[in-house]
Amino acid sequence: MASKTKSLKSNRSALNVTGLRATSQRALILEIIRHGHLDADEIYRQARAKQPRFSLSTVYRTLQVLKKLGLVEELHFDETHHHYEMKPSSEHQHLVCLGCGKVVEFECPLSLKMKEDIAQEKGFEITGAEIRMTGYCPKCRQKRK
Amino acid sequence: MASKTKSLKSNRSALNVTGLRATSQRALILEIIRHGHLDADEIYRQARAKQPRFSLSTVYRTLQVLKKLGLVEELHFDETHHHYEMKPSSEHQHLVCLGCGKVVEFECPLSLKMKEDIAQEKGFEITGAEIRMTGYCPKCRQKRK
DNA sequence: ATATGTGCAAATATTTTGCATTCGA
DNA sequence: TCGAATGCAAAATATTTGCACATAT
Repeated sequence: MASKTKSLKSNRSALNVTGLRATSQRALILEIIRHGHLDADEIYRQARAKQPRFSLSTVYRTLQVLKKLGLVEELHFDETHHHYEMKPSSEHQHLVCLGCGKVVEFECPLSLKMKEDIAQEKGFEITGAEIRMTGYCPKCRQKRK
Repeated sequence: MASKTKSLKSNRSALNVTGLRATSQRALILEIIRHGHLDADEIYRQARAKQPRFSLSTVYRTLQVLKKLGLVEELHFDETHHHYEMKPSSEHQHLVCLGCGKVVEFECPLSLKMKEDIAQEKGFEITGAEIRMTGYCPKCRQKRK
């Protein structure tokens, strides 16, 4: 719990740096998304477990704000809603199992070269690249046989 | 219009091959998505222009079916809804301009190697790779200066 | 003190489903 | 004919917004 307190504090100072008001709600959301690729509803449930009056609007509004600041990244899996994660210090991509839904992260050294190639070819300034692969994990491959 | 008729017919035979019933609605949807990355609502509006009683449920149901058959691909841009396109014969990826929303397609020769690398590394059977880059097109880069 | 942020409820947007009817094979 | 597909309306799911109140600076 000492560590919990500490990370809440560091979340608050992260917020201060951005010029945003460091509310308990924002600190809590930062704390929650530290732990994986969550969707809005999951974040909402975890937040309510700590602060019962936490509202879903706040979840969405906060995610928007944090996304704009670049602290949080919005992911688009094969579903009708979004997932969010902390902007990773080391860039990584996602591999989704179509059998069990598990999401695996992977490094993609090729993506840098890819971005350069495309920037060159199309005259764009590239700000981001999201790669989403789909397939079947070792377990589900077995089951499908 | 001769060509229109012809492509409707070819859509129907594409459907016949799959074992699905070749309804006018399905042929029309195939015809419509020939022309770009459209979302469900846009497809719906274009369909209704031709057949006023076309229903939105049919759009969604048909897209699901065609997706399952592999005739249509579902894309995930930075929005709360999906886009669809004909499964391209030559694989391509998407580059979205954050300024004007324009979507540019590009070839990605590296993606094959990427898939192989990841399959190897994670033990997955890879069925697809969707790459979405974001940035600013030449015009919007100017405006931002 | 005051502008920013939150909670709540209601609105909007997107997608899915049940069921009676229609239509293609 | 008859099972598959459609239209319509209603439900389910996801996200946004207006406004009164609370809170960080």
